[in-house]
Amino acid sequence: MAEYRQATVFDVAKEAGVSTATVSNVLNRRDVPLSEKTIRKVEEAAAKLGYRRNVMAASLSRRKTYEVGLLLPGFVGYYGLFAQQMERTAHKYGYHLSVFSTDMDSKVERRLLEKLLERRVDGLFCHGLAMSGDSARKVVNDGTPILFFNCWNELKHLAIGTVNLNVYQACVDAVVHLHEQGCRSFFYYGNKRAFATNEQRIHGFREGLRLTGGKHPADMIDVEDIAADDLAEWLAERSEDATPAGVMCFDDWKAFVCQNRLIEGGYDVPGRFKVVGINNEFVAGHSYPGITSFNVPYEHQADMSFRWMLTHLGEQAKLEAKGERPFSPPVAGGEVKIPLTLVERLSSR
DNA sequence: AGTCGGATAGGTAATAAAAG
DNA sequence: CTTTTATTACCTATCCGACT
Repeated sequence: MAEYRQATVFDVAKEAGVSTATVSNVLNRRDVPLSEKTIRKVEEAAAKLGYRRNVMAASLSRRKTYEVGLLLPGFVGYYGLFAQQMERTAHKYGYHLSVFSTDMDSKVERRLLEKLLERRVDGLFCHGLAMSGDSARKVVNDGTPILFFNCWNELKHLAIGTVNLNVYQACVDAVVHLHEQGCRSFFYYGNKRAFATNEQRIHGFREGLRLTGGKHPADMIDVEDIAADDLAEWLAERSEDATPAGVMCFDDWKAFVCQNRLIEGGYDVPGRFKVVGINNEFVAGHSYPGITSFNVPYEHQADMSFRWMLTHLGEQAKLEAKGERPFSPPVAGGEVKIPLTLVERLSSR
């Protein structure tokens, strides 16, 4: 009884009556000169045997895995959608992507990181909240390049680059937009557990207030400090009936909660309060009133991140040979800011 | 010049051999 | 018998030499 195993280049070579070197050349090195006859023979043999490339052996041979890791805090909302896009982008560039979520637990983070390094990933993409400084330093010292996204702390100096959503500017724009829509008092409904990403929003909120005159009443609340049940009353007490108040929320889910609570409390949205979220998630477009939000260009952010990484890995020549447009990375260690675009809906009109 | 193949590297685990 | 050391299997990509 023959043992069942997948066909190798050796089997294909025997079937086609050529050497393994020729098989390899036909299958993945079309730049070396080969006769049509040989190509046909090898392709027919490979098809007949159901040959499938062994990427482990290939990685061993070329000392490069064409695998990259993506480390996220979790999979909810933006994270999951970004992961989905990164998977597509990785495949587009001929890479395999391993995605892990740390759940903001440093023990989990270290274990998952070790798994990725065991697999000899060529590079790592890390969310600013998903990785500690010690881990980042260790990885970089071991020679695995890291690219951060949505990272606003000093860690980014360890990376080959940082690709950040410009949530700061989005928040500036949010306040300006609310002001243009007639709001004369402003609130930020934040989430301090999100650390730096929350800080960015606060800075943007303050800058927005400054740009709109700096005289309007403004306050901040945090989801940690106030029960949703009390939210509407809290906001009502601190704003006036005469002019609408603007509430800029940490994200669309916070905006969803906020808006529902206001309506539940008998306050008109957008008449009495105008609500803005961030990320333009499903809930923003499908609640009523629709929630004004900021759209995330996932594909752009993923593509920018990948191209930057590939350039660092010395792969840009191969890409340009395949007809990809040239890519010039920003200054080493620099930061790219990806703009978010305002999506106006009924909640702020 | 145009094609093709032999030999080898590459990192680890399983197996074999040798030493204790 | 136990522990250490040496060899081999795994499979592919690539360099360089050989052949027409």
